[in-house]
Amino acid sequence: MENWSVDQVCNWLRQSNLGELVPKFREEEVSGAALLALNDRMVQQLVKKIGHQAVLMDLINKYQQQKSGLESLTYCCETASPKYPEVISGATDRQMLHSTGPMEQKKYLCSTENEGGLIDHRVLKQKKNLKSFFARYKTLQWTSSYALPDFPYDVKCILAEKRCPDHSMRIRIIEFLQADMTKYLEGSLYPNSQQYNIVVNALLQAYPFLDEDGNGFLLWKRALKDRFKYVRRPIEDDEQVLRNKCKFGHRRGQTRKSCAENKPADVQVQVEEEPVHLEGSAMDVNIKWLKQEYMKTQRNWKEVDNRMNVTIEIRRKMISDKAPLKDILRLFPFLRCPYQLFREFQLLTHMDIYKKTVEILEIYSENILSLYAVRNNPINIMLQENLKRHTEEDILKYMKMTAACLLLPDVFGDDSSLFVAVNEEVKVVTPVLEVKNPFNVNSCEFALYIEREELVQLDDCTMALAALVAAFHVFDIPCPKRIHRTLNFLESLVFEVRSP
DNA sequence: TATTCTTATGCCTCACCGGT
DNA sequence: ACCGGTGAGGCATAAGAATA
Repeated sequence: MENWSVDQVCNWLRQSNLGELVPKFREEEVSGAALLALNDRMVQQLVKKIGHQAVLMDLINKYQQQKSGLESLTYCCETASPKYPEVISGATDRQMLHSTGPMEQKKYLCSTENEGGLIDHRVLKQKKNLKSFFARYKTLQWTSSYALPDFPYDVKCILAEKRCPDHSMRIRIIEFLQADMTKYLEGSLYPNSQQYNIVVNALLQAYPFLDEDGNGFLLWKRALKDRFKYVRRPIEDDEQVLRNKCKFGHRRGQTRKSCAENKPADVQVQVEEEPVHLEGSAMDVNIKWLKQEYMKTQRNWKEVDNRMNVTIEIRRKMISDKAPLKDILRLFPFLRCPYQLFREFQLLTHMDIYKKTVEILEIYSENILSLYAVRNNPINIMLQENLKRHTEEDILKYMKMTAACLLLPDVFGDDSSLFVAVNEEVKVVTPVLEVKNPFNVNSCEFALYIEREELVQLDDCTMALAALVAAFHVFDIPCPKRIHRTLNFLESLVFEVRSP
């Protein structure tokens, strides 16, 4: 970012949904270096809308945090760990730990990128060694060195005016403190009472007007605890949360109406864990093994294949019984891997969906792009602009295939929002692709969504298209009418119903 | 703009646990 | 046994988002 030209900054603004700011930034010749040097005052002069100011400051802060995270971790790794406590103290310590997030995430993204870019969030916990070291040190320092986080810009404005925040602003503050404490505690969602006290004290000392009626301490502490509770509530894969739910959540001898309703729910959870579809303990063992293997970073793929083969009947039964997708994925998380999704498709149809998709796009992309129906389509225009910037044949071919893939529904007069969401949020529940920056080789992202949840990230458009077609089959999801012709076309080629 | 739906919060009670 | 602290679930409701 430091070396960006004004044009690059403008592109970045557009990608960040801040396109409105481009003329002003161009006029003021804001380069990447200038962007990073902006302070609050400059931003206020440069950007009219408070919302845009907040977003911009947030993006810049995030970038700087990420950068400092990279630097401090590199530094840390280079210097001997035992020296660490002497090296850091107070704010430096805090900043350092604070910034481990993005770096750690980056490291984890790289190291767990397997089966074609799949990001397995469950392995995150196993990647915490360095973070844990910092966290232990942090916990030791907790009592003496907690400093309030740098609040988002809109919160800062309210606090600077010494105004008592309204409801939504209180929530923003609490939300931010909770996130900060969680980071501080290395992901733990159970601060102790002293830690709550320290944080609330720090808040009220810094902003005494937040304690307007003298009862602020208890209210803020309660709000913070409730926020943690709310965050913990839906968690199902954290040992400590589950242990506490078990310990406190189930009330013996409870007479309340709610309790009576609670008990069958508990039973149901158990049934889900050991579903009725399971026939015998052998299947149970296989499912357990698959779930455990999925948590690992180094997986035994041969054995995964074997065990997925022998459990296919259970999946088919669950799918035909219309079991919720999340239940199926909980038992068979490997269906989140592109390779396993394609394998499943192959087991069902004896067709190599990926290979077929590559062939289809290779054969048809030029034809699709030359059709009158898509000539003035924004995606085609975007493609033409991007083609000018590259000369390498492979990249040009890749871009054309990507564009052809994205334009397919338009070719058939279908509703493209049921097929792909380009640089926007997924809005439909049926399988759909989410694509970001499709023609930017370095920053393009492809993901398959079902029921508005990301199922799997994919390397490129071909893989994404294959995954989309496979998802309809594998999960037996009826094809929406308004995308019927496009999928029919693809399937007819995949199954070679008619010659291309 | 009014209404409906969803999400998140605040406060309550209950159960558990360690200290006295 | 009692007390204080804690976390969980429940429920009413505020706030925000989506829809007609």
